[in-house]
Amino acid sequence: MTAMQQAYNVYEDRCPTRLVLDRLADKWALLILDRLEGEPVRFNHIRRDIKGISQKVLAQTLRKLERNGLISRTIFPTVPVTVEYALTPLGRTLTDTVSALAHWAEKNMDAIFAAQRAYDETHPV
Amino acid sequence: MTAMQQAYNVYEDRCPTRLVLDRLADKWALLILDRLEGEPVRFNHIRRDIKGISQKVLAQTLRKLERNGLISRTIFPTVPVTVEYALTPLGRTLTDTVSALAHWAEKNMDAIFAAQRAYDETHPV
DNA sequence: CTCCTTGGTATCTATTGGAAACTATCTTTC
DNA sequence: GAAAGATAGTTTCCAATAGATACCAAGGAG
Repeated sequence: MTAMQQAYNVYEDRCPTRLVLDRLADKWALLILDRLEGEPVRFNHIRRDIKGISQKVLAQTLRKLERNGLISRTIFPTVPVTVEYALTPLGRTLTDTVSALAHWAEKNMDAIFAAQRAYDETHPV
Repeated sequence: MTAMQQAYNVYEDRCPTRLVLDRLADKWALLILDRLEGEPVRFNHIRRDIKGISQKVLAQTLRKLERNGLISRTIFPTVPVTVEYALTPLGRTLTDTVSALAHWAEKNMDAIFAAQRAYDETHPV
């Protein structure tokens, strides 16, 4: 793509890619990004949809994704106030990969659970 | 693909896909999977390559990946003992997606760092 | 005898995650 | 007029996790 792509090494401690992975590779961020495909969604709507996420972690994760430019936050001065979250163009470039991961999990979970059972049988407590 | 694919909802609390994501969506697991593409690698070799990982977390994450059937662990009775980790066929089906994520991070980190700077300027402490 | 290697485990502390309660503002209900 | 309900969070507290460090056993090199 780029004429001169700098050769980053993901494994290096100070590699910027690592800084990006540190911030994005957690399950809540992935689930939220996946959920935001389609129309913008409100805070409590996401909270109700993604079962099991706490308000604190949702707020933290949304803030993190916003800070990294992947989602936008729009406040509507309704009563009560409405806040809509949506994917930015940058965020939209990531969702393909994210849903690929989700679909891989869905497709292979039987194999994974089988592996777990086999492991637990051969590795007693 | 499958004739009858059960309709799982990733956002549901008890969805098996969530259980899979819980186990695999962390940065160390992604880095290790990415590192294992190619030949099998020994414990301390991985540890030296992936800068900043502690022995404890490396051991834990390897055990987790092994339990989930993504990597294999082979012991060679050399002196000192040698332990080789390698991708299983199942693990190999995941590495495409994993490296897609790593490459996305590499490709877009400039945009991400720019977004961070912009956010920090408009959201003072 | 001492140091180095192998692949870990044990211990301790700092950070994070999750559950629940609380805030503030306005509308609707009783 | 008081209470409940919705909005989008913050605060507080406790449990779980992550990270740093030290330690273990077995043997080879010096």
